[in-house]
Amino acid sequence: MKESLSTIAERLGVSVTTVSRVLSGNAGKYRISKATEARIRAEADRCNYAPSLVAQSLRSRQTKTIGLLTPSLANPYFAEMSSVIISEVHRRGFTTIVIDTMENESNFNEGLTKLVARQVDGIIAVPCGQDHTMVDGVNSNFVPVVLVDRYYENFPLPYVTTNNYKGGYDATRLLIDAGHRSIACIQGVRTSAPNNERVRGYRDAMEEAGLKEFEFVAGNEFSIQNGYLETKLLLSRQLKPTAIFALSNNISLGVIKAIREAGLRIPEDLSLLSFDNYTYMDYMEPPLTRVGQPVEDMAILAAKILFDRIEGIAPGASQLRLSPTIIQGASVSRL
Amino acid sequence: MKESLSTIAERLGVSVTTVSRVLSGNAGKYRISKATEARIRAEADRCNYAPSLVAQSLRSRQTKTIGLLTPSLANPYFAEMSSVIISEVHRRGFTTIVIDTMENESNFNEGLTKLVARQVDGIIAVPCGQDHTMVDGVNSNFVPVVLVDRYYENFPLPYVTTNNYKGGYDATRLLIDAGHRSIACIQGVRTSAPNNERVRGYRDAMEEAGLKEFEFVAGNEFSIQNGYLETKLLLSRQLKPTAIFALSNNISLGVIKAIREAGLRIPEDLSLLSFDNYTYMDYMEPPLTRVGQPVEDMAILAAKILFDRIEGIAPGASQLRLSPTIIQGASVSRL
DNA sequence: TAAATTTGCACAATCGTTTGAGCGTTTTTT
DNA sequence: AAAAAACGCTCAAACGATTGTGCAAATTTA
Repeated sequence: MKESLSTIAERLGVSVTTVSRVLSGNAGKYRISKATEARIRAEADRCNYAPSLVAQSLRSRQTKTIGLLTPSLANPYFAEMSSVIISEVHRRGFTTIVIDTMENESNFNEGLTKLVARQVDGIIAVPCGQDHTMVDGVNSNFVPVVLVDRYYENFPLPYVTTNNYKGGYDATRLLIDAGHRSIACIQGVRTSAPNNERVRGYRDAMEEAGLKEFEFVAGNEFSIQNGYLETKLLLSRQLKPTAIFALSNNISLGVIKAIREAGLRIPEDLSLLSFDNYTYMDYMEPPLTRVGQPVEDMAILAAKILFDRIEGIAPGASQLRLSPTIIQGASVSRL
Repeated sequence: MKESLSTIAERLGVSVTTVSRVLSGNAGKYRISKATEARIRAEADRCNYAPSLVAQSLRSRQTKTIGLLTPSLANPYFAEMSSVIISEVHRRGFTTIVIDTMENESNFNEGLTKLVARQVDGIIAVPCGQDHTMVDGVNSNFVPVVLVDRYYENFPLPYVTTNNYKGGYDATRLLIDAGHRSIACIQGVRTSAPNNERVRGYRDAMEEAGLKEFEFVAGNEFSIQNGYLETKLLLSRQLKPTAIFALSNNISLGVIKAIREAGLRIPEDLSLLSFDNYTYMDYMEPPLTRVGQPVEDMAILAAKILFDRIEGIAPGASQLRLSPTIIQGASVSRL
């Protein structure tokens, strides 16, 4: 059923070595005669031979595989990122093993272990949690790791991320410039560096505008539910904000749901500015004004850095922040 | 750096065999003494040994890996499906290699070849194109394949799909019951069985209601662009439809774009009914009325059928159609 | 014609694991 | 005390590919 070098060698009455040398294109280098080469090639074609990547991997200690650890393929942000990474990996003749960590630190570490056991040649990861001992161990002892989106602050692991501070700052400025003063911010996971950078951008913009007293940050998850619940609380406060800055796509959906339930309209009664870009946001009611991350560029760069490391090329800078872009919708009103 | 059975064996002065038997839990079966077992376990723990899955795969002819061929992770429908499949595969202690075929038949076939070369234990695939010789060859000669979403008509490859005929029929009935007569249908890829079943459902419902003269089917791709262009054409015809039945999520986005450009409103001027369900559709303007496919169930079932085959359990029925569900939005008006 | 060179290929080890068979040594049985 | 059984472990082959070395036979050189 399955052909191997030895089945071909036997049928042709030559050695496995010779077959291997011909089929791996080293016939010339080892002085295999044209005649023998032709016979071997013909037979390999006929029986549709394909080398076993498993055996090659064992021998060469290279699996031609990279691992991708992502928090959730169900989130369009990560799905798009994964899609680009997979195609970049494919372009280089490698394949991708995808592990969905479900935003869970122990799943993440388990996934890392699994990838190491499979001897992948490199790993691209969106980390979960703040403990970097495991990833760092893998990166320095076994296989190169490059982080995307999230990273560990003040820690020398290569990463590619959005300039989240700028995103947070610019977004908040946009709201302030539109006349808003009471701007609430609903955040995601507090152990996430991007989240904290966004918050820092928000705070700096507020303080710069002398709006420190209006600062308000709540929430703890990048989920629809978190956005929903925090908005519910927000709307029951004495001092209602005139604008909400939601730090992710999912959070925004929750915010919208709560606002609608309260019978309020966006942006007439309350303005909303979201992080993350997604086609569907143009079709929403109203189309969302948002801070888009350069997902594609980030994915491409992460792949490039990883493959440079795999090939032993010392990368230049390897902690990169790419600028976000503000995309105008109609969810922010001028006061 | 990397530990192996032999490094441990050498340090302990025992044979590789013994170490292997202890660590694979066969110490008892092969009468290894408690003392030796303890020594080996301790040393393995100490040096953090993990067996090489590559070597195990070579020896056991099992890679504990399944391949997933999907047309596009950027499409939320397939992203969600992939997410569920990956987690089902993970649950069984396997990992998933994901290949994005970009809706391209030759990418699909190339992907198949690659998965076979990697000796995956099984494949879950959303096929592209109508030529099944390659997939069939793989399925009957190398590794079990299960199709999801799309399939080949009258061909004995196992698949799990939506009852697309019912989806098309029910959706069209819903429009007819709401008083629509001129209902246009914008389809996707014409070589796709699900597409054709949806169209058949549409046609049957139209004919049953005596609306054969209003039947109109156009389009050829599951893309935003196709939805957009076909709607542009549709709106320039003499007899404008009062409702559009779009056969996928992406097509619907294009339809909406074109309708908005024409300055028309949904559903006041034109009703829209979409195939596929997605959280974002609830937040759109207006929320879409749609035919939701049981994505999660399909994914779970496909995984189950595949693993049954891998374990040699003869599956019962293996060509399954699951019922779709209509989800009420506000994009269909009563005439 | 003998020596040197080139040609054409095969041997055997290796990657890390698994597994049937085997072989001394100790313990039990008779 | 001799035979049988149990114990505790090792040998070596195998999975499928790669690769340095080696060895005849054919060809060229001197």
